[in-house]
Amino acid sequence: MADRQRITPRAEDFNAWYNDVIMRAELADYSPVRGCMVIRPRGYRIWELMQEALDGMFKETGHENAYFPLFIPQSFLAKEAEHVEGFAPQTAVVTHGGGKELEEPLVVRPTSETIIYAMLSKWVQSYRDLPVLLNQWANIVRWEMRTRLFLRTTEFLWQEGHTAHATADEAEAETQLILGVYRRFMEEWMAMPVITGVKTESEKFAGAVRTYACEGLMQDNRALQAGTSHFLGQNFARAFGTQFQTASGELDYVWSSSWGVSTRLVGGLIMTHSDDVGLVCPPRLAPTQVVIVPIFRRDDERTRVIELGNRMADELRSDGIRVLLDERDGMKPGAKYYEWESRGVPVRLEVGPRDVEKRQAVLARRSGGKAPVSLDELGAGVRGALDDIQVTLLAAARERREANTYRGVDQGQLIEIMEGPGGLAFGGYCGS
RNA sequence: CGGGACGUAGCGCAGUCCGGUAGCGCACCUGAAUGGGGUUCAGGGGGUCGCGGGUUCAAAUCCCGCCGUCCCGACCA
Repeated sequence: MADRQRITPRAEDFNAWYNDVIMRAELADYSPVRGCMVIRPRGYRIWELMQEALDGMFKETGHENAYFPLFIPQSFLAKEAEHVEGFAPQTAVVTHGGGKELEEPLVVRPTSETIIYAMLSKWVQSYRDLPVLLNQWANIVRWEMRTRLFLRTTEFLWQEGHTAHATADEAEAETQLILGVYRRFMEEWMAMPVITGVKTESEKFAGAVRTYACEGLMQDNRALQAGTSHFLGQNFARAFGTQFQTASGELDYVWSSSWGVSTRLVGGLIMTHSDDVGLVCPPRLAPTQVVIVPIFRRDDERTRVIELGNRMADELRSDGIRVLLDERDGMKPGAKYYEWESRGVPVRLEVGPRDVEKRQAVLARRSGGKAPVSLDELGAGVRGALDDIQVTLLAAARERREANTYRGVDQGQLIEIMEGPGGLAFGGYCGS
């Protein structure tokens, strides 16, 4: 056996395994810039699918997308005391532009509260202007000392929701509404069960009154902070003078929330499901859900098999399934199987001369098991398998969680756990 | 910023201790056969050995300096 590129087994070195899975599945690569990563098409597609699902959920709950600038005047950051203390040490600062030194340095946004509240101060006058329910998809920069692919990079992609309300209760309700949206997304789409709770004082967002978080369980039994939703009180409103006139004619500061999930979710996805063969991707977020591998010997067989493969692909595609026909020549079917498995494609359809005759295909699942499907029931069969895999992955992840196998590190990053098994200790994965 | 490992072909590595023609596997290109779980044979292309100095007849190899990467730690909204 040749020295085939091997994925380090999880049991041997979990971190090496994680990197190997990413490189092997071609999800991302290291960039020439320290701490920054290149997200390759296969990895970016997962993020796009996440975005699609989340964006729909945000819109269903009344939010609108907007976009605020990448640069923030350095003085903005300093207006909220806790905020500047938390973020100033990890900002990138632009001091020159157009060959000249800037009068005021510009911070590359580490988060957008400050610039958004500066704008809301202009836009909000009356209680009738509230609530404001905004979201933006953006990139941000935080100068981290140590980075890891997807989990913590200097620049990363995320969404940040920012809402302003007339009352504390409304803002609090919004904060928890989004926490629920996140939980639903993580469980229904990522098949990643999470525990929700309140972050400790030292772990909360700098400038928030209270931070809620979704924590996922990774296969090395460590928790991963997968999403946060912050109740900001009136902190930013006071700092930026975001006032409105109430129905009774008084002036008050708006109450607000902010919340975000990032490309770290892709890392969480990997660490939740993947195995020593490579990536395991829940069908709903799989860039390719079905790969069709043709098998043939002679040219005439090739013609017939490829033709059938194309028909199958067309049918599935029209059914909304993300399917790919692997026509590459000179590569044996077995080699293709291994490759697509390491890339996390949940379902494989094998089509050979025997199948053409029997009007069927052999459906193989990424996690094992093969069975023939009649062409007449192809769509239903594939759809059923995809749904089943999605459910099975969540159940398996739940089982690990219920087994309470969290690593016994008692750093207690969450206080007041809201759901899930109680009394769990959180050994922070990459902290917060 | 500390500790560890490393830097030789696109990728993974050997060669470094003990200086003497730059090698192996995978990948890639050409041709033929092969094809239901990682094909085989034959031929071929590809290298400032991280960078800069020094020692030497001769440096991937020894000495000095620098740069970079990964892992662990500190940091982590």
